[in-house]
Amino acid sequence: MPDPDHPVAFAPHDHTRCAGHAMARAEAALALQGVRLTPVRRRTLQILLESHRALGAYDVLERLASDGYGNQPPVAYRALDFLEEQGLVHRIRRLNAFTACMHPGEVHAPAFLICRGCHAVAEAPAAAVGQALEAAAQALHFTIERSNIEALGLCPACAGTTEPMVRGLV
Amino acid sequence: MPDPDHPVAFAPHDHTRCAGHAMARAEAALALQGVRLTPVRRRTLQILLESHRALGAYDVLERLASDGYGNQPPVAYRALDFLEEQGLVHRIRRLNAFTACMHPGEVHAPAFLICRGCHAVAEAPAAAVGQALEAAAQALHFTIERSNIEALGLCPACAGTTEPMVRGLV
DNA sequence: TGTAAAGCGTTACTTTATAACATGTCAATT
DNA sequence: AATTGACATGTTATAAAGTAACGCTTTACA
Repeated sequence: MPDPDHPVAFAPHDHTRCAGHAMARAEAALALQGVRLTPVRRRTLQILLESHRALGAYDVLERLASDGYGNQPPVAYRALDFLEEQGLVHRIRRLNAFTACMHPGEVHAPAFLICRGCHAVAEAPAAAVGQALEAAAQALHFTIERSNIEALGLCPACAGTTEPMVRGLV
Repeated sequence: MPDPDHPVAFAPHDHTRCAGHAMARAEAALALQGVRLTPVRRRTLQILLESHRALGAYDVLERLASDGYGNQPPVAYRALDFLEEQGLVHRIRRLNAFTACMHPGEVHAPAFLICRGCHAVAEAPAAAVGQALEAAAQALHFTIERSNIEALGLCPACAGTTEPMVRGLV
């Protein structure tokens, strides 16, 4: 039973609702922290919420600039870094890119599944992965502070076709 | 019971033996594949084997250049990319850097533990992590081709001191 | 020994990211 | 309402990381 507020990136869903829900949760999370969702930050988050893909800082910057915000790299990096610190955006290291968090405000240990066909990025629930990683670290008496777990491969749609389904997927 | 051929990066060990073993295994693995360990490639691997740290491509390049090899970025990237394809070097995406594989020729699903104190990088056995990740992907019908699992934190030595123990650790 | 493939060195360039500083905005206090 | 101090934004400039493309050299092997 799919939860309309937490759809999987790879599966068709009401994306307007999906993005709206994420934005609402993000606003709530920021208010709770007593930090400000300024226009640049809000717009940055909106841009990332438009699709289940990861965007490079310069892609975001281009969008921001065309909306009348500053057009120098720090403008984008500052907004992205802020949102990442607040847990509203995840950095996909493999892609040097950023993607909106689909579970803002919730405790979660995400693993990212990156489709090399359509470039969709799904945030998979990965509590078990996190626990296994924690166990592996403990065996070496290592204290984990932050971690990134990413997998590259093919989403269900792209695995089934010769040509990847780049178009149409939010 | 510590295995002298597979020491943990964080623990003191006979590093000459550790590196020598890794180089020998690497040579065997390459011979098996019928590919060539040219002087630049060999030297690149040696450089990475000198310490349990990750080096940026430009750090490696500097070393190669001072040894009389070419001093342009592609020289380092080609050697590093080759070694990574052959499974002799791992790329640490969080650091934009490369580290020598400690288990060349063996099937292994490594997780990398990166100490932010001394910058040591340990390759933790993580079969369970890999399995959990595979399970999380299967739940979304995603096919994993490659993955990277990295954790940032403190190694046992650095966790126990105010000042990180940067010096002396191989 | 000719030749095709692989490797190396170089030039030039693109992409990604940050340091540093000036300007502007906001909200809490006098 | 004016002051102030912290936070946020815009800008210049530069650093760091990574790649495309070309020509020469070496190697494997027919």
